[in-house]
Amino acid sequence: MVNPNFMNGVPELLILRLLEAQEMYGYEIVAAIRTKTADAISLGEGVVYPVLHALEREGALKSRRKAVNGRTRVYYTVTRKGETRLAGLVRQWTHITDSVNRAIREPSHASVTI
Amino acid sequence: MVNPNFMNGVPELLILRLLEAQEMYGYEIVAAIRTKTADAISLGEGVVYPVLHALEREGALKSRRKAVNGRTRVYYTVTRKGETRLAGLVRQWTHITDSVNRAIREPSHASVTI
DNA sequence: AGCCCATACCTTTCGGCTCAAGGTATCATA
DNA sequence: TATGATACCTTGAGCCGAAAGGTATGGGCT
Repeated sequence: MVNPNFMNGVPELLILRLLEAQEMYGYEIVAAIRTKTADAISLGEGVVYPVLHALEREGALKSRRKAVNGRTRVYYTVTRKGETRLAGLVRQWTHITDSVNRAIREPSHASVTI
Repeated sequence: MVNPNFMNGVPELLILRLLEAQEMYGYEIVAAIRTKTADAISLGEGVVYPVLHALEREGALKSRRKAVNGRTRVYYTVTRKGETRLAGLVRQWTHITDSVNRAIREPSHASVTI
């Protein structure tokens, strides 16, 4: 497998990045992604919750329950393992988008330099 | 559907961009993407051919058969409709990647400016 | 002549991600 | 008391891309 489904994992990337900055809960993350990207990207709860659970299972996140106004919120924070994973995702994201950008901006190909 | 599967269509984008620069055939496109992106992105024939067929069906490409060294090649060129489609894909790509980049680079959130 | 690799086309199958939609429960408000 | 907002979650379907397999010709090697 050369490209591990080469564009996937962006939700994971965004979520880890948000949680690295501050402890947050699921419903809050959904809203935060919308506002932070000015509605360019809008992930539903059906995307966010499974990602949170998977990341916690892998040990990249840890959670604690907290009651606020009678409602229970599950707050997540990034573990050291999560930081490592985030760094890798960022590097991969940068590498791939740079490559695509170079490919689509290039005038045509290796033009003969005089 | 807010994000029409918001990261898809990159193969389509790359293929249209290559064909905009010059007429090419499938097998050649597969190799070109590998070299142009320095192996960062490597699309197999199982990705490229279906995209070519779909684009032609939609009228974004047109093809002509050409015999070279006894072998038949199917060369593709971009139609006006394809140019329009390409422009849209580039705009969408730029918009989304910029949004993600802004989100992951941002120090934390709206920090209070003094 | 016989064999294998490269070229060149194509399709099928599988897995994974995302989205939409639905399901539960509590609190505030009208 | 009913509706909407908050907050959690799961399920179903759809689509895309990856891998692998399938056909056929030409060139090179032995």
